[in-house]
Amino acid sequence: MSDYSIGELSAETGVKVPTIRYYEGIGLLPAPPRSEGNQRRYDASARDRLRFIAHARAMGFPMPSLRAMLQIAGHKDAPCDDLDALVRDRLVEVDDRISRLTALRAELSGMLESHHHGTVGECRVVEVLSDHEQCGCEH
Amino acid sequence: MSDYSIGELSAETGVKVPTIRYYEGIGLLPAPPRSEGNQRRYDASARDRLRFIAHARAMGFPMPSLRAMLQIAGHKDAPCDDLDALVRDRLVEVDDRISRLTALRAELSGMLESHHHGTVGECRVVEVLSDHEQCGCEH
DNA sequence: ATAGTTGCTCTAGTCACTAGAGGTTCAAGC
DNA sequence: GCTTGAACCTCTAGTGACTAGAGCAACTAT
Repeated sequence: MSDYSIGELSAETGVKVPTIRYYEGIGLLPAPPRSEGNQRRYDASARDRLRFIAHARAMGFPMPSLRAMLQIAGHKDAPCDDLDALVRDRLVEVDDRISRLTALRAELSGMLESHHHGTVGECRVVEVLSDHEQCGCEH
Repeated sequence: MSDYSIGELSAETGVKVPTIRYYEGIGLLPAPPRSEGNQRRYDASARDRLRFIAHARAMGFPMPSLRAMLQIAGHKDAPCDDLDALVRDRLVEVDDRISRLTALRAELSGMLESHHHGTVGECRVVEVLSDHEQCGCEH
């Protein structure tokens, strides 16, 4: 019953077919058994693993952390401090990114407010983009 | 006085030397005049343009918008509504990104809070990553 | 049985750079 | 003027994470 073709697995997980094959190629997914006619047949555990991958990627975990997490997730009886640490790292990154994006947001909306209907020559957008000093934030 | 070698331009703008040449190759920067010995010589306007590019990239503008902005910035007497529109688009993107990252942040910190020192087998991090339904947000 | 979809492998392309090879030119010190 | 070492030149190829296409095989529905 829980036996998927690659297309079904794709539909189930939202990961595109070529991407699934790519993941197999780089060793993120184990090579599944094949049908008589050499087509991939996946089971529920492959589906779960792919969901794990897809979700972690969607959350912005970089590929190396992902590999590490999969490794760790395989050892069901190990303590999960290491997993914890990866999540914590990612959390710090996300916080950082949020604050930088917030500064950027302020910069962009400031640009929009401070110039009303002039010409490009006298446009603050151009100025701000040309001169980093004016934007008052550091990227 | 305002006459730079590629290395000086790089130091001045923070854009790496090969990247400057790359930008020239893809037509983001005009090909500058050369010295007797065929080395690139940049002037202040090239420096400004590169700063514009670097800053816009740092702010996350995609390459196509960048090209459009450079185009527009070239027409000093045109109205800057188009430029405005690009900035506004980017602002919407940034807002969107911030809200998605904020949701992600909540998810990550929820993962950390809800599991204290078990083993990987019973770890919520693994569960949450495996099952998207549990995270209550959509990426 | 046949048509149409889905699957297979393999190669090559994408984007925005980055790295390296192999050679030339410049700037400084003697 | 000469030498040395850094900076420059072009060109090719590599990166990561996919994506697209060619050319062919297998599965599914009628």
